[in-house]
Amino acid sequence: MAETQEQKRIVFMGTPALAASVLKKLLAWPKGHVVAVYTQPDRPGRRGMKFLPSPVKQAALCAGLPVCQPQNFRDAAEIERLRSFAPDFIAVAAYGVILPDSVLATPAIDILNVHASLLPRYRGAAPIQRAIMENWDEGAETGVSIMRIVHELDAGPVFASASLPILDHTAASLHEALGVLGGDLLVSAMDDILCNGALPIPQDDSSATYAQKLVKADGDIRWNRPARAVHAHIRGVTPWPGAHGVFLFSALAEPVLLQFAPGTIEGPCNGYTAGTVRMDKLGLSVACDDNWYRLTSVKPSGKGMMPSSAWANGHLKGTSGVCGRAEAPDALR
RNA sequence: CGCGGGGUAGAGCAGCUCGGUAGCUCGUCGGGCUCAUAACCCGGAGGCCGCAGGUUCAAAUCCUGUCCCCGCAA
Repeated sequence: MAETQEQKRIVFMGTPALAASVLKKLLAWPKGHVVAVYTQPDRPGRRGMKFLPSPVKQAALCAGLPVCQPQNFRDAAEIERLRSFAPDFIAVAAYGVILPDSVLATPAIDILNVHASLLPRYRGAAPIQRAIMENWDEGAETGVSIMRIVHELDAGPVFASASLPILDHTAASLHEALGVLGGDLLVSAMDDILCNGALPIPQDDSSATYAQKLVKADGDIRWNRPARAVHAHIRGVTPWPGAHGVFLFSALAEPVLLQFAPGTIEGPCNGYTAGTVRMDKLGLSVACDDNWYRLTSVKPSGKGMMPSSAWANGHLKGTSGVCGRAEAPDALR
């Protein structure tokens, strides 16, 4: 290692996989070194419940960095500890903990956030998912922005942003892609600040939109919309909370709740009302407003994902053609 | 010891309450029909019923223990 005294001191804060990708880019940045990593506390719970350390914690431990996991920053001692790291930069990516003004004032140079949207659109908790769900036109894009953290949520001025076509991404795959892109963008933004004294551009608050956190009911799929919209909705809630539908098969007495993975759009479903379910050699298809939507794989509760033809073979026993209806599950809740 | 669901031919399921011949749909293999087929007809192969112990004349089924998978929190 060359002159460490010329390297800027960085405190990193983040939690999920996207943040871990950003952290890895940061570790490779020659002009700075990460002196501490903050991440959310490990989830409590025993055997059945998840309690794995966050992806960021795993990456940090792997790199031999000190890890802090405070519940919040309300305690003055917690602020003191942060100050003791004497950060030049604080870099934040999907940390999930509210940062009070005292934290924002801590770094010598700046406090930056990697946000997974093209700000000012999709401020808030679920920018990736909402961007996929709501933008189902051809050529839709989303992206990632580097901004200064200010008191108001996700409203700080923007240093840089980069866009990415949404294509056929699910929330999971786009999350991964944006993590890599966001890491590169963060590093180049920090270069710009150090070398060129780059200044951020204020957001246009009037065109801001907010991405509400997803809840279970966001996974309820309604079929009376164009197949492209249905497909986008399903991809946006995959893998969590997962796309769900209630199926009423004429061969079965009880309604069935199935989760399903993104499928494929087939030909027009002229004459069939939205929600009609059809069975053929390849499995199940549901009529949307315009086209048939093929469910390639489904997941009954208590089981894993399986081809929809497999599930149908076990439960519908060789029926074919129109065999039932699909509805949104909210009626059951 | 947080709660619940599940492990039965290659895949998906039934059978378990009330022990007594291993069943269904699909796939696969062979044969037939057909101009042809993912269609239809006939036939075959393929199972330590998760693992270990117990009860019994007899266990997929009842009892005990154990391993693995899936939900429940976000």
